[in-house]
Amino acid sequence: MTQARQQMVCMLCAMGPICAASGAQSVPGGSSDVVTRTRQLKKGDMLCIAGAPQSGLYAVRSGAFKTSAPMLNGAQNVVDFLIRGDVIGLDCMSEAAATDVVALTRSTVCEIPVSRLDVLCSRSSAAMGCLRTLMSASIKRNQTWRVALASFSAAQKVAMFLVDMAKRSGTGELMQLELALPMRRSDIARYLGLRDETVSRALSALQDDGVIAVTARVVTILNVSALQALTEKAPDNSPANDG
Amino acid sequence: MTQARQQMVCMLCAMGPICAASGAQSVPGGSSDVVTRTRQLKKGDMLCIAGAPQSGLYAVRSGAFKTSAPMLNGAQNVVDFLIRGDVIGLDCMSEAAATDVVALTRSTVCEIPVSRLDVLCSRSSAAMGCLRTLMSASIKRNQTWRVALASFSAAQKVAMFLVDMAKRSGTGELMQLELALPMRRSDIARYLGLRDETVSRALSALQDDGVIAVTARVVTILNVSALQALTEKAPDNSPANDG
DNA sequence: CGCCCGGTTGATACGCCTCAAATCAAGTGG
DNA sequence: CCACTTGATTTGAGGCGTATCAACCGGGCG
Repeated sequence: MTQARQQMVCMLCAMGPICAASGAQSVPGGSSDVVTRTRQLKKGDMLCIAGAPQSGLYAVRSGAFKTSAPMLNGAQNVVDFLIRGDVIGLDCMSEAAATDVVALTRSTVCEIPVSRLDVLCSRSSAAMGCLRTLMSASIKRNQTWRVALASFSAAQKVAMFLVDMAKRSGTGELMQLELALPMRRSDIARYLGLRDETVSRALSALQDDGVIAVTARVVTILNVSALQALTEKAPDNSPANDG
Repeated sequence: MTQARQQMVCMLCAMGPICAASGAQSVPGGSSDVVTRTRQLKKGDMLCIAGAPQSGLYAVRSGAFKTSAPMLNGAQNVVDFLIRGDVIGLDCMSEAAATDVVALTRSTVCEIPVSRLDVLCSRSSAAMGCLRTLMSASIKRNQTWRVALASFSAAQKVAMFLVDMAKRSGTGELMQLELALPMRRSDIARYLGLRDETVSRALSALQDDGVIAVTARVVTILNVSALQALTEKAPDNSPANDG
């Protein structure tokens, strides 16, 4: 990997500012003091196992992961998808891993022990602020999804999923029009609290309406505003209350 | 408020360790360097308004709050309930408030500016770790609820809500058997992504089964294990997958 | 080729929402 | 203390949306 390529990857990473604060240099295979090493994973490899001791974060340099929570009856619920630039493990800092983390494709991650992070944050208020912003944003994102999953219809959930993935795949705004989804339909279904068939039907309906085009796991967004409109429409019309 | 009472309140607060690290003394009306002041709110008062500048956290000393997200069409979705000991604002540190925050009862809060927190965290690694643990726990809690709201049945959601409130009202384990819910049925419904009638029916069903006793807004848990069993049962029987 | 896996499509059942009305709780004024 | 109002909660009857069960399709692979 060239130095230029390396820098570009790190600029897109949520940990970028932290690595930069840590005397970051573009060293192939490890970009700063906070990153102890990088790991390569192939499709299906587990990065974390729920319940196992966990003492660090992972920044996704390439590839994609899904996190799933083993429920008490053995069923697996998909908790989140992590793609390039995302940070894994914010939900279990200084604790045992809360979820299983599985690579959906060949992937590479930067390993960041909490101990290194501690040292850096105590020295650099910028790094501390960055980490806090990262966690704060994660809380907000989780809340947004919680509300959506609780009250949206199946079609709205699927639309929101596509918009979310498209935004995150790009640089924040919805510019990515051709989405290569790394996960199966059943993963999307479990993430959204739906059945495989319902996800499939919702995608087909969006395709019939000319909003998207579906080819296996590649979804092309044809009508951005229509897709976003779906995510902004409320299923009910009840007024606000403040008792 | 006596000094002893004051200390007890702070011991139950999630911010307790942080305030303690900040040369905490039991000063009525403000317990440490990080708390600039306390605020009194009566039922219906707004503590925060979504979109308004927000530069701090609030620790709930007494009373209860609900946070609600104004959706783009004007509808209000209840995002969370905050009770004694909870911290408000973790989702919008150094940002505009993400949600409206309304007092459900007469309440008091400790105001903690981010600037004070910054100073403290840069001096005390214990405080930094405490804040991080707090945010990490919040992320995990949000994830748990997200999964539950996406895949649980109405009865399971209501059961989980009761168990969650009971645990949080007590000291962590489920010991609180008589719950005085500060919110209306419609708030619970919006929080769980259900209709008022469905919540009402679920509560009635639980009462008919002898699991709880309902008297207006007071719920008495008669059969703890039965209630918890509901929250652990999965609505489907699909096997785990790791592709 | 035959098999399995992921994905799509169709018919039916069930759960929750919807609309409507009854019941209950808490004020308010006579 | 009672008639009345207002808001919150409960209960009932019926429709819609999603789950369920089943069949079918296409691609990768032994």
